[in-house]
Amino acid sequence: MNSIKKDNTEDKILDAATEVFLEKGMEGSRMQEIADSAGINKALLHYYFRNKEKLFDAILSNIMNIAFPQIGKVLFSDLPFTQKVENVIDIYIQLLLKHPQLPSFLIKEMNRNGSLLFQFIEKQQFKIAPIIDAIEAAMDRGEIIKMPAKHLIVNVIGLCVFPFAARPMVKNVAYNGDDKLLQEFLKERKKEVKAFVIRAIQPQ
Amino acid sequence: MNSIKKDNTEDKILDAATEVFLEKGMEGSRMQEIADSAGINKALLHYYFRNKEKLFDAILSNIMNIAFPQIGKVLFSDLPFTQKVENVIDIYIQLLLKHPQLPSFLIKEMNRNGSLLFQFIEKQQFKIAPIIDAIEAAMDRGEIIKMPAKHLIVNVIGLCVFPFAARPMVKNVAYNGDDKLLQEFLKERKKEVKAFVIRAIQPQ
DNA sequence: CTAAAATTTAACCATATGGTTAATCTTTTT
DNA sequence: AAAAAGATTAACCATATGGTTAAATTTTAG
Repeated sequence: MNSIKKDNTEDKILDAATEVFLEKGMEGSRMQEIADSAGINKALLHYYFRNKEKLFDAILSNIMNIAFPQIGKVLFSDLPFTQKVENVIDIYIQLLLKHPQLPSFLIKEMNRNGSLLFQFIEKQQFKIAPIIDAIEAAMDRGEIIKMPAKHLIVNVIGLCVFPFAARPMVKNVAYNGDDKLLQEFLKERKKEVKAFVIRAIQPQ
Repeated sequence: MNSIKKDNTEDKILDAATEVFLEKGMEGSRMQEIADSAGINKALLHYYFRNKEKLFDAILSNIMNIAFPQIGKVLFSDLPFTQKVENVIDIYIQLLLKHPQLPSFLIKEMNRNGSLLFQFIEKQQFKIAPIIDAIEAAMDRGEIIKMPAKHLIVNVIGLCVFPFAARPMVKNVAYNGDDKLLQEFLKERKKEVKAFVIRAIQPQ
């Protein structure tokens, strides 16, 4: 092959697997479908990745890198706290507009027995302590109203994530199955969530 | 049998199936496990319910009756709108404390291909239009700030539901796996969500 | 070019799972 | 009591699925 990036079979597998796993989760995905989707034979999957778990494991870091973007950067900048919150919401919802299946995948996976998800989070050494510290500092400075920091975090994430996790419900119940209207709604979330949160945390 | 309520096999099956399906979803549940859990033979399942789908279908109304309680009562009473919102949040989180698996089950199920969930919602004739009308009326009366009613609905439901759907994540990341602390956190949600929402919707 | 290494495939295997059947036991009806 | 209907079970079946193997093909190294 003379192409610089040789048509890497392993990458084709990883891409296909990421897509299938994201949509159907570990249990709902079939090795055959991943093989088909990658345009290869099923046995080749087991040649590159011994088994389904190993493949899923390999994929998971892909997905986690999508799901936990470097929000830290925003959070530990010099901006006023409310500005930071707005930026985090913007970034997060932008990400979810690009990968709408992410929330339902993660919820499915974290509720599955023997999920490897938390081993990954540990590996990534993700800690909330500094985030909580930053929030409490902003409260002490009077930039935002006082409330339990963990509830604030869960509120913001929930407001961003929930409508994507419950997409089919929103689509059906609120928009009679109209996909375009759903899409519009999800795009509006950035503006609406920001306004909602700011109103809820700004001092009187 | 001389007992008034004869030890109904069908009910034993329905109870066991509800429990198993709630925890593992349609795809994750095994007919064998349901049979074992009901203390009967697997073939007896197929005697009472021809197949897995029929059984799941029978169970689903159970679950939907849990999930969509008569919030309408609260919503169309005479109370001030903010009071109604507080009551809805109280009722909903109380319900979720009792059935914490509900959100992840519904999210799993609504994202599954060929889910029967929406046929049920249609059958129940659940409509949001009157809820939206009530919200917009309250806005017009100046009881709460103006914002798109659908976003408000999604916000309130999301704030209630999300931490239950993402329970394992909250437990692990926020509380190092401590179940008692998680439980405390979830109980606090009532108070915190109410305060958060009220601050976000009350006129200045 | 040739041999070894890497890649790819078709065919196969074991197991799990939803589902069926035919026989057995129990209850109800006559 | 006998017959009919209903409930329950063990054994079995077909299929799907994750996984393996051995052979064939292609690529790389000497």
